[in-house]
Amino acid sequence: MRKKNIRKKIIDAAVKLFARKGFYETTVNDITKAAKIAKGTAYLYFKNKTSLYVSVIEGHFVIAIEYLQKIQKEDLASTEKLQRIADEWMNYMLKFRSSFPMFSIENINLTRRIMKAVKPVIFRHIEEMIILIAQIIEDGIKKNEFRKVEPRIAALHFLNTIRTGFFVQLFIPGMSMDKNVTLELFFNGVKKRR
Amino acid sequence: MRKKNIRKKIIDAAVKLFARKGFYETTVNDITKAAKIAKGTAYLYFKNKTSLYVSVIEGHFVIAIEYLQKIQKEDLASTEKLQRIADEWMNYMLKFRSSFPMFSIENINLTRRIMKAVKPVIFRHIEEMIILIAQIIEDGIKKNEFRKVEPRIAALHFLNTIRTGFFVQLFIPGMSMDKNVTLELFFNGVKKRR
Amino acid sequence: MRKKNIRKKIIDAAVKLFARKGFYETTVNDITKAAKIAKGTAYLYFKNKTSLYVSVIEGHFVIAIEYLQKIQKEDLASTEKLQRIADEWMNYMLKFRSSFPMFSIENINLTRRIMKAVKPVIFRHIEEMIILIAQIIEDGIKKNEFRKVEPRIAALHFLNTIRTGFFVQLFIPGMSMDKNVTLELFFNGVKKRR
Amino acid sequence: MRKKNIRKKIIDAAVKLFARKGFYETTVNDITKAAKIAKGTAYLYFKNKTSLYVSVIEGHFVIAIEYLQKIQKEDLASTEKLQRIADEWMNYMLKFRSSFPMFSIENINLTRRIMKAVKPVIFRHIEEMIILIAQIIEDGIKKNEFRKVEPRIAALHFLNTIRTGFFVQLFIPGMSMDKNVTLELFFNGVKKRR
DNA sequence: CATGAATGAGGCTTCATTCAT
DNA sequence: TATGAATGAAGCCTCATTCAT
Repeated sequence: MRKKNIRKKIIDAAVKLFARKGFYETTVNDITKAAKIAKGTAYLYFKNKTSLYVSVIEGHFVIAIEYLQKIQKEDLASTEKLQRIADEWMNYMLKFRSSFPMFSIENINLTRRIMKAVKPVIFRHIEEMIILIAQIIEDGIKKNEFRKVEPRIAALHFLNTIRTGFFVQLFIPGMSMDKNVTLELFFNGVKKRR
Repeated sequence: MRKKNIRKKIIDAAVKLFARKGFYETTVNDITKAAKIAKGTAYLYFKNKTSLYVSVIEGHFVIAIEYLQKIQKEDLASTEKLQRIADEWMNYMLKFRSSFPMFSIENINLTRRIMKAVKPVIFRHIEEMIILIAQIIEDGIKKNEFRKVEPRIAALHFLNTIRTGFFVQLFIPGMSMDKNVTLELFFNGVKKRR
Repeated sequence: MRKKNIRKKIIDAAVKLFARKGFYETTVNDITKAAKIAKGTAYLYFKNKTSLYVSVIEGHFVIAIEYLQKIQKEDLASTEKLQRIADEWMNYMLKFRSSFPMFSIENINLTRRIMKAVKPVIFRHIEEMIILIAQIIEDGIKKNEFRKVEPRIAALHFLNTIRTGFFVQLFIPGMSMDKNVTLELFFNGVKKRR
Repeated sequence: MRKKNIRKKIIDAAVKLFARKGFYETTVNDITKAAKIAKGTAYLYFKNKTSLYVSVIEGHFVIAIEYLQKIQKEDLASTEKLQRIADEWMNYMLKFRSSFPMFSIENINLTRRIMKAVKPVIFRHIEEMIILIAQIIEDGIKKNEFRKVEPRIAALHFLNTIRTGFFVQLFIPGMSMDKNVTLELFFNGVKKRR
């Protein structure tokens, strides 16, 4: 119990700091201070800074994937499912503001040393996510909701669309951060139907 | 003459290294060694590591925007224009491999300290890009090629779509890296037309 | 306990090195090696090299001023007081040999960057010293020991006289380093009495 | 002629900068820029930064000693001679403000590396100065102007007294910077004559 | 002679990690 | 287990000096 608690305290502090300042500018000191524990204690729960980072990232994915699985089981139209997923994640991103690279993969850019540890974990999860979303899309195709698109590519495209919605507020500030506007583009494309 | 050459050598080395290892894990030493110059020399051309980074990023944007402007002037359908832009940039990204954050904005994640220097420069350029693409889209709307979408949001969505195309090869390796597949999703969406 | 000890070890090493080699040629590395601690440890106790320097200087002033205050309280003729102060400080200077700029103000010469940190501290202490010595002199005037001189100027003159005594051994080596000879000049001047 | 000119330009620039910022914080770049010559040029006239510094210091001493010799020859009372010397040097110091360590010897503190080059030069000159002033004082003793003091110690004391006059303005700002007040202390001491 | 671009040694400082308590 | 003082590797940057033009 105790153990769980401290581990959680560390993760919670790390989430916020990594989100705000990124991996490199967040020091272990920052994290342990925010978690109100001693510096060395972090090393009782995590092998090193990188593995703590991986845990943090992984946490996000776990939550995301759990949500995906939950939605998956519900009895909804595929469009509705994707709509809900987008809603949920957009809100989540806003909560962990400052572009926390959750669905974003930009961590790829992190650097080799870190990536060696992060990549396998992240990749596995992203693939999981892609598969789950691809299933929803495939479902939608079967049910005649969607056109015959390549499900996995559409899934990736969906993930990036959520991202777009997030950046809208950054670069088009006037625009009310309406997720639906972006999502609508995902569903209907820009081309005129003839 | 000399001067121009060395500046270019530094930028060229920096582009590759920053792309491969990111800002933090690329050392000035790495860069100058790759550029085959002395460490101090870099500081004759750039105030510090950050400003070198900004220059590198900016260079990409300048090239990108120049291409945009060139395409803009040509006498082509908007769809065709976007198609060409996507082609060009996808190839460019492949050349500078490993997800160099060109159109990607992920630099936002860099961290505050760096961002203070990078943000103003990047933001200006991203806005320029959005405006130029939004014009193409607006054009397409007028010419009845596109639906009545919000041009700037669609522009951002377009940029992210290119990114998607790029990630396809990372996460869906079997998939022939056919840009058109992803782009087609951008144009036509996933929904069935009724 | 630990903490106090290391701080002292650092200061002690720094005193010797700064005295011998001055601020610029003493490296933090030198100091930590002399103190037999790791380089980084110094930064747990001092914000940076300059603040360590300030602490060292300040330490000397604190000792000097404490001595002044102690003498001040004693029941002695002003001449005797000044005599003792001169004795004490001369010995102290000899102990910290090589012209450590203790009473000397030469630090003024240090340079702007450093001085920004050192000046406020040093100035305050020098002023304190001048005031304390000026009081002794004023006392001496009241008690008819001294002529009616401007006490603060005489105080400064006194401080410089001690310095002179110190330099005697450097430039007039034959001369037995008799503090009294110089001090006698301070008391009686060079002019013949008529 | 040309050569002389450039050498002079360098020295002139160096004097000002060394006086203001000290040896370490004055860069060769600073000096050559102030002298409006190329960086490398300085090395055609001076072996290195240290030897330039020595030349600058030496320049001051040469001027000082020339003045001493000139005064020496004049037909004046010793008191008057010392008075004039003090006047001249005080003005000189004010001109080269910020406590340029001219008569001051504080350079002793400079550091070993530098001192190896500076010491012999400085010492020789300081000794010259002491001898010349000691002669004046000896003269004064013979002519019954001065008491029977040790001339060389009095000479050193005299040099330090000038310094005192200079610091008066730094630490006792209200005090009109009257050199005579301090000098009077040198002549008459502080003790009451009985 | 003069230039100033280039060099690279070396300094200060940060910070992930360890370890004695 | 928990602590946090101590470590020391490694990074950024400056600047005296050199050398090709």
